[in-house]
Amino acid sequence: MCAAAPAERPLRRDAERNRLRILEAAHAAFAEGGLEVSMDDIARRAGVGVGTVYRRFPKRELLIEALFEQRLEEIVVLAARMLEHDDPWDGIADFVESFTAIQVEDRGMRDLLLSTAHAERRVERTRDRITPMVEELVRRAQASGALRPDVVGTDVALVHFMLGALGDYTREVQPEAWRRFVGLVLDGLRDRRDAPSPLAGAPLDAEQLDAVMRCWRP
Amino acid sequence: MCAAAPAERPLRRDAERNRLRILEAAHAAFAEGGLEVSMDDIARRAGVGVGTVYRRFPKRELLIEALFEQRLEEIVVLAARMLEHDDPWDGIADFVESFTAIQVEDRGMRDLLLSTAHAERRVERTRDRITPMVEELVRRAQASGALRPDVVGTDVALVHFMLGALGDYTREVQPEAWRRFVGLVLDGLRDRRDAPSPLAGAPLDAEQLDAVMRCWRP
DNA sequence: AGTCAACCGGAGAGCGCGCTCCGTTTGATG
DNA sequence: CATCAAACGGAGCGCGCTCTCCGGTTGACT
Repeated sequence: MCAAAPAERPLRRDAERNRLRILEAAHAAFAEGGLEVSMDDIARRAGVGVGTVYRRFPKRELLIEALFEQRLEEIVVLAARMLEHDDPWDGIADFVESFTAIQVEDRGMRDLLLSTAHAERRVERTRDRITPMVEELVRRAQASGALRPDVVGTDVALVHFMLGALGDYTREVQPEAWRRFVGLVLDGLRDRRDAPSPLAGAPLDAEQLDAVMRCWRP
Repeated sequence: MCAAAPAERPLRRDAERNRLRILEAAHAAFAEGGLEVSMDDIARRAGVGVGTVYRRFPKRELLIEALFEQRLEEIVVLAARMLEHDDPWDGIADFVESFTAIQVEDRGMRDLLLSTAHAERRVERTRDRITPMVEELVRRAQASGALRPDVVGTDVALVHFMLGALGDYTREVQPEAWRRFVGLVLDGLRDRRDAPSPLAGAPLDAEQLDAVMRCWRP
C-alpha cells in the first residue's frame, strides 16, 4: 500500500508470542547454566524450533542484549543506592553482599558482568558507569576510617569475582554458603577490628564439601 | 620361549620414548589449560598420533593418574610440614598461600584437587589424608588465639577454592595478583587485629582489569 | 474467502571433540 | 639378516553444538 513504511512493523501475533516464550526460556536457561547453554536447549525450553530462535535473534549476542538490557540498568541503580548509606562502610558491605547475591541467583548475570566474551559494548558501557561509583564508595569508606587504606576500586571487582566463583561452586549443595565468606572477606577489608563479626549460616560439613567437589566440573 | 612370563615386559625403546614425551606434553598442557584439554592437543604437543596416546593411556583418567601420582604426595607432605611451624597461625597462613600458589602454577592440579570429575579414587584418598591435618591446623591456630573461632576445616577448603578461582581469573594478565587477596582473606581469618597486614604487590589498574575480563571465558 | 508475506519447524551442513580401527613401520630376537 | 609382535599414525565414526535453508503453515489484510 503506502510505499514509505520503513519503520518496524509490529510482529505477527504468533511471532510475538514466541518471542516472549524465547526470552522467558532463555532467562531461565541462562540463570541456571550461564551464558553458554546451547541454543537447542533454549528452543526446547521455549517449545519452539531452533530456526525460530535464530529468526528472532540471529546472533546469540542479540538475545543476551535483549534479555539483560534492563537488568544491567538495575545494577547501576544498585551501585548508586549504595552511595546513600549513612555509614560509608555499610555502602561497601551492602554492595559486596548484594552484588554477590545477584551473581548467585543468576549465573548469566555473573558471566555477563565479569567477562567480556558476550555482549561487549553494552556491558562495557555499564561498567564504565559503575566504576566511578565504586571508587567513590572506596574513597568515602577509607575517609571514614572503616576500610583499609591499601585497597582500590579494582580490588573490589576482584572480590566480587572471588565470591561469585565460590557461590557458583557451592550453589547446588548449599545455596546460602557464600554468605559466610562475604563476612570473612569483609572482615579482611576492615581497617582494624576487635572480635570478628559473626558469620552468616552454618559451615559445610564434610559430606557437603564432598558433594560440592563431586558435582563441580572445571 | 619361556612360557610363564606373565609380568610386565619392558616397553620397546620407541614406545618408552613416546610414553615420556606424552607425559611431558600432558603435564604442560594440563598446567596451562586444565584437565579438559583435548587429547589431540596433547598428541600434537608430544609430536605423536592420537592413537599412540590412547594405546599407552586408554582412558584419560589413567594419563592423569600417571602424571599426578607423585604430585599428590607432595601435597600431603606440604600439609604435614605446615604442622611444624612454631606459630600455629603461620601454619595456616603458609598453607593457604602455598596451596594457592600450586593451583596457580598448574591449572591441572587445581582441577584435580577441587573437583572429583577426574581420577576419583586416588584424589579421594589424598583428600582423606589431608583433611585431618587441616583440622589440626585449625584447632591449634584457634587454641593459640590467632584464628577466629568460628571457622572450621571445610571453610579452609573453600577459601582455597576462592583464591584459586581468582588466580585462574587474573593469571594471564598479572600472575602474582592473587597474592594481594591471600593477604586480604588471611586478615579476615584472624581473630582480632590492629592495622591490616600489608598486601603483596600492586593492585590491578583499570586497563588490566579490563584485560582480565576480556580474556576470561566462563 | 482469498491472497501472500511472514513465520514455523527441523533436517542438515560444517566443525571439533573423544575414541577406535587398521594398514604400515620398527625394533627386539635368534 | 630374517621374522614378527608390538607400536605407530591418522582416517574415520559418533556425538553435540552453531547456524542455515527451505517446504509447509498461518495470521493480517482486503
